[in-house]
Amino acid sequence: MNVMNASPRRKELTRLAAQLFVQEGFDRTTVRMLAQEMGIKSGSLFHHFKDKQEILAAVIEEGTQNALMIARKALDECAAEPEVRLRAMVRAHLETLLTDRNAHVVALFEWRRLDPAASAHLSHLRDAYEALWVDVIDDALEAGLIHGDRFLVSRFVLGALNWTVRWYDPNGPRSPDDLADELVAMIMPTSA
Amino acid sequence: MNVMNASPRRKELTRLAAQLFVQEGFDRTTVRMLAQEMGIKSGSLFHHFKDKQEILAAVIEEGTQNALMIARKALDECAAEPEVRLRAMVRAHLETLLTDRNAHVVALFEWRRLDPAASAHLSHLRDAYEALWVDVIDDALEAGLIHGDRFLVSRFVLGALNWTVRWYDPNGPRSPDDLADELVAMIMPTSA
DNA sequence: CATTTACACTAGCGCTTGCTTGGTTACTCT
DNA sequence: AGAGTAACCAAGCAAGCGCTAGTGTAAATG
Repeated sequence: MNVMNASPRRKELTRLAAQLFVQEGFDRTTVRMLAQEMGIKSGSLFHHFKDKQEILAAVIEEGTQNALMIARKALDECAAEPEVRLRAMVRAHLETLLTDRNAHVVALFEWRRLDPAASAHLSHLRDAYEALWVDVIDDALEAGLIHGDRFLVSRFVLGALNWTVRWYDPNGPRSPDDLADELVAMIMPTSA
Repeated sequence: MNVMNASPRRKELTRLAAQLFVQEGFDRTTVRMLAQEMGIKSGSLFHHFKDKQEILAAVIEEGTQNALMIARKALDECAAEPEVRLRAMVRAHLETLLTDRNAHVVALFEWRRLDPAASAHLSHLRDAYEALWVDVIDDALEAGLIHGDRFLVSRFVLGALNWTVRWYDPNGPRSPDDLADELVAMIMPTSA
């Protein structure tokens, strides 16, 4: 069995699994469904993954790693003004969320299905990502761009953003960047 | 079997089911677990509910009915100023969400598990509730309290509110009304 | 008093689940 | 050519699943 390696085959399988997990939910997705989607038999699945849990962990890890990378890159590449950074962070969040959508929907809504070990490991990744947000929000508050309780503001903003996966239509007229601008405008009094 | 009645026993069972559905998720909650929580054997469960699906539908219906009632009452009882109504609606939403929490978490995160018939029936209830929101948001926009795309604004606000069930701690220092005020302040430029 | 109704029980059927076992194929590297 | 390995398959096990059938019993109803 392929322990913890990142073979291209395994990556592709992870992508397919993410799609099925979104479509059906983790619990309703059987190993037989996963195998069929991958074009193999259910027994062969366990050559690539130790068990079903590990597939879930792989999907979530993949998505969270990506989010972290994109957000860091976006922040590195932009100016130091709090407003620019805030907008960049919102854009980066939506970009990841809506392009790598399957993995993120799984991360958001199936996190509880992780066993404690995997959850502990992945929590660090998620914390690292949220730390970026805390920084950006704090700077924006200090600069007077937005106001309010830092904890509540960041929760509200992340909630509004994460919820987009429930209604956003990528074939509709609005781009992810449109959403980002609209949200920033909504919470920034100076935009009037 | 007790078809569609609303006996007090059934109401209590629905409440217990909601709790278990939140704890374990609908799919992982077995009829045997439900029965044990209710103090009966699994076979007896089907005297009260036609099948497992009907329990889910009962939980969601119960929660949505409550939300609709509370919101209507709140709007009826408050003044006509758009700002007052917006604040009242946000408060009502959070109040329902966080007191009748189990039912709403199920409604928000297990809706997809409903079979088409139940989903169609309950969609009307949810649409009635969302219509209240559309009204309030439209009035607030027209009065210049907030600005932006009416569709996006309402989605963002509802997203921020609904996401609270993922982090809000009822034993913490903040009351639901605190959250409501903070959110309204966040999106209303005039509050500075 | 006889009958119905509400609610619970026992027992288990038929099926699906995640996962294992033991073996085969195809390809690479020496 | 021979060894090693990654990828797969057929077959099936043990456990758990939703749900049904048939029965018992105490309270309400005629």
